[in-house]
Amino acid sequence: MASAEEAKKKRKVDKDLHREVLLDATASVILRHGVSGATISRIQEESGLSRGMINLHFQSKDNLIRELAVHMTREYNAAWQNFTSQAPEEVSTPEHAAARLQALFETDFSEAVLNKRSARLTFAFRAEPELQALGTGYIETRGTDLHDHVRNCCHVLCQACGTHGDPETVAMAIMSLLEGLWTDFHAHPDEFSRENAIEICRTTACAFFPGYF
Amino acid sequence: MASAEEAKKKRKVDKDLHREVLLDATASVILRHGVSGATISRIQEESGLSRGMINLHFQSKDNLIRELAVHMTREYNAAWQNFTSQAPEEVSTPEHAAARLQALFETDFSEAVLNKRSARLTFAFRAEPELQALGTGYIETRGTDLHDHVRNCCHVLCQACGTHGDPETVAMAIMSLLEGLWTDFHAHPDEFSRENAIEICRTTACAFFPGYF
DNA sequence: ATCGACAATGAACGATCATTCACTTAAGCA
DNA sequence: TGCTTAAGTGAATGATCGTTCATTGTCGAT
Repeated sequence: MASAEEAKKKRKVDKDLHREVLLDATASVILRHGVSGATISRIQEESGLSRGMINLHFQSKDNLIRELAVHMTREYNAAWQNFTSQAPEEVSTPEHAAARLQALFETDFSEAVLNKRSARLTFAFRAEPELQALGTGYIETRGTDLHDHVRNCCHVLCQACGTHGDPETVAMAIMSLLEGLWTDFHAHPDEFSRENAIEICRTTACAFFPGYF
Repeated sequence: MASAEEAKKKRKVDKDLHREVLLDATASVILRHGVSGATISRIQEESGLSRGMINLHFQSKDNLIRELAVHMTREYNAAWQNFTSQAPEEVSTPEHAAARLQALFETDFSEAVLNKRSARLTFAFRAEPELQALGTGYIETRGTDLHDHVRNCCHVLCQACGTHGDPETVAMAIMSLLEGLWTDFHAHPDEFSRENAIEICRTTACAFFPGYF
C-alpha cells in the first residue's frame, strides 16, 4: 500500500534526521572542546536528544566520531568534485587550464569550503592517530582526483610555457601551498584574508606560468 | 659548604630528570593515542615512575600537557634559531639571500627538525582549542623571527630580479609552502621524500627568483 | 644517633565516563 | 480494538578518570 510505504519513508527520514542532528551536535562539541572533550553528556546536551540515542544510532561514541570524520570528508569531496566535474576530460588549452586553476583557488578559499568549522574539524581528525589511520580517502591531499586535476593543468601550462621543472613537482607545490594556507587559516581564522590567500596563489601560479595569470 | 651545595644540586638534577622523563613519556603516549588518549595511567606506565609524580611535578595533567607544548615549541624554535643566527643581520646580496633560503629548506626538512614525533605532536597540539589558544608564540607561522627572516630574503631577491608581486606575498607563499609540505609529511610520513620536498621548494624559489636557484 | 626537610609513593576517593537494558511510546496492520 | 514491531528513553552500572594525602624513603645537618 502507498500509505504504508510513505509511513515507512517518513520513519526513515526521522531516523536519518536524528543521525544528522547527532553528527551536527558532535561537530559543534568538537569545535568547542576538541576531540578529547567530546563526551556523551556534552553531545546529548548540544543535540537535545536523549542519552541512549547515540548508542542506538551509532553503536558507540567512537563510532559516531568516526562517522563524522567520514561525513565531513564526503562533504568536502562533494564541494570540489562539483567543481572539477565542470571541466572537460582534458584541459586542452593553457588558457583554459589557467582559468581552471584560478577557479580552484577561489573555490578552495570560499566560505562554503573553508570556514572555522571545517578547518577545526579537519585538524582535529588529523591529530587523532586512530582517525588518521582510518584508511586512504579521508582528508587526503595525495592521490585524489583533485590532485590529478591540478597535475593535468600544470602539465598543459608547463608545456605552453616551456617551464623548468616537471609538472608533477609544480603540481605538488600548488597542492602544498593550498594546504599551508589552510593551516594559516586554522591558526589565525580572524586575521586571515581570503582575498590575500587567493592573491598568494595567483602570484605563485604567475611565477610558474608567466603570462597566464 | 661545598658538599651541601653539591648535594642540593644533585637533588635538583634528579628532580629535573624526572620532569624530563615525564615530558618524554607524555610525548610518546600522545604519539600513540592522541591527546584524548593521554591518561595518567598510560603516562605512568610509559615513564615507569609512580602515579603521584605527575601532580607533584606538574600540579595537574592538563598542565603537564601544556608544558609539553611549550617545551616542544622551544625545541623547534631553538632548531631554526640556531639556523638564522648564522646569517648576518642584513642579507645584503641576492646570492646570499638565495643561499639562506636554500639552507632554510634543508633545515626545515632535516630529520632533526621534521620527524614523526615532532609532526604528530605539532598537529596534536594545534587541534586542541585550549592549547591553540595558549597564546602567541607556540607553533606559529605568522609573526615569528623566521617569518621576518624569509621576508628579508624575499625583499632582497625581489629587488634583484625586478619580480612582479610584493616581497610580503612571496614570503607568505614560501612559508605556506613549507607548512603544507609539513602537513604532507604528517599525513604520509612513509611515502614522504625529504629530497623531493626540498626540490619542490627549490623549484618554487626558482620560479619566483629566476637565475638564483 | 637523631632530627628536619623534602622527594617519592600508591591506596583510596569522588567525579565522570561510555554503555546497557528494562521500559515507554508510537504507528501500521488485521 | 488489540497485536506486532521498532524507535526512543534515562536510571543504573561498572570502568576509568584525575587528584589527594597519609605514609615511607633518603640524606645532610646537628
